[in-house]
Amino acid sequence: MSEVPQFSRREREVMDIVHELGTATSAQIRSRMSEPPTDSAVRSVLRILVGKGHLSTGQDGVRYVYSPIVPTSRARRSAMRHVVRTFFGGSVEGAVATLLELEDTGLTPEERARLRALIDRASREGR
Amino acid sequence: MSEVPQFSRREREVMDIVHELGTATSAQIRSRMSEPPTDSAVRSVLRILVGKGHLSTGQDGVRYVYSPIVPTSRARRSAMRHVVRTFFGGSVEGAVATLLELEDTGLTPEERARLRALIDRASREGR
DNA sequence: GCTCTGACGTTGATTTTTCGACATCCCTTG
DNA sequence: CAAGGGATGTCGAAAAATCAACGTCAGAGC
Repeated sequence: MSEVPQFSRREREVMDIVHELGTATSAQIRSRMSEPPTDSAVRSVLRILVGKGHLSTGQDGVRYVYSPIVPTSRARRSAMRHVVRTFFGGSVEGAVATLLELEDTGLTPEERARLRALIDRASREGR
Repeated sequence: MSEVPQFSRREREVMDIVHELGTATSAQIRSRMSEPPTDSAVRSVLRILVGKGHLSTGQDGVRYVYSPIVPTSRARRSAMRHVVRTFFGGSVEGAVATLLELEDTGLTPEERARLRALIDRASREGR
């Protein structure tokens, strides 16, 4: 059914950038790529991704803007699941622990409170 | 300085599998690849990864076993950071929230307790 | 010794990816 | 209208990745 998309190196790089920005122009994407190729090369990849159904195009004035077809909310979960399985042996606790130990978590007291609530809710709902 | 490795599609797939297993033989890796190519094709990729310094080889009896050069503990953090930036706008809270809302978090009461402690400590040290 | 089998490397062909020169289109401005 | 500039698509070449046929080597069992 849902074939896991098999992105090439550049395709993945572009997809990540688009997910990060939500919506992006060719120039924005290019400026964030590592060792940026020509502008036309970037748009070649973009057209391929549109063709494969991974990106959609919209108009923003004169320019095209590209956005992900799979909503970020879904891509998030999928990315997280993959990381948890690959690097944490499926342990959600391990993943959360690593997150909290990243240098610049920048957690505010409010966020901390919300996280506690989330943990409580997760336990109440039997997860 | 730390050059982000630019893995090709198959290279990434293999690296992920090796990280997941910790240590793996060519056959193990092949059996987990999507649309597995020939055995010799798999070992071609492996040799490339060894050459690039991403995998190391060891002997396990007759066979070779491959393991990651970058320790998983480090690769974890790096992968997490990437996901947080790409899909959560850098928000650790958002990432934790998604983790806790995955269907099968399988969190035990003990794990929840430890997570609470972690949150407290993170906020204390992160000010 | 001889063969069989499994593990591995070499090599070169095929396919995919990556890329940019160039043409086209559209808008703006003179 | 004509010229200029930016944004995009076409096309084919160059580079990289992917792959497997084949050859070598070592051990097991006969």
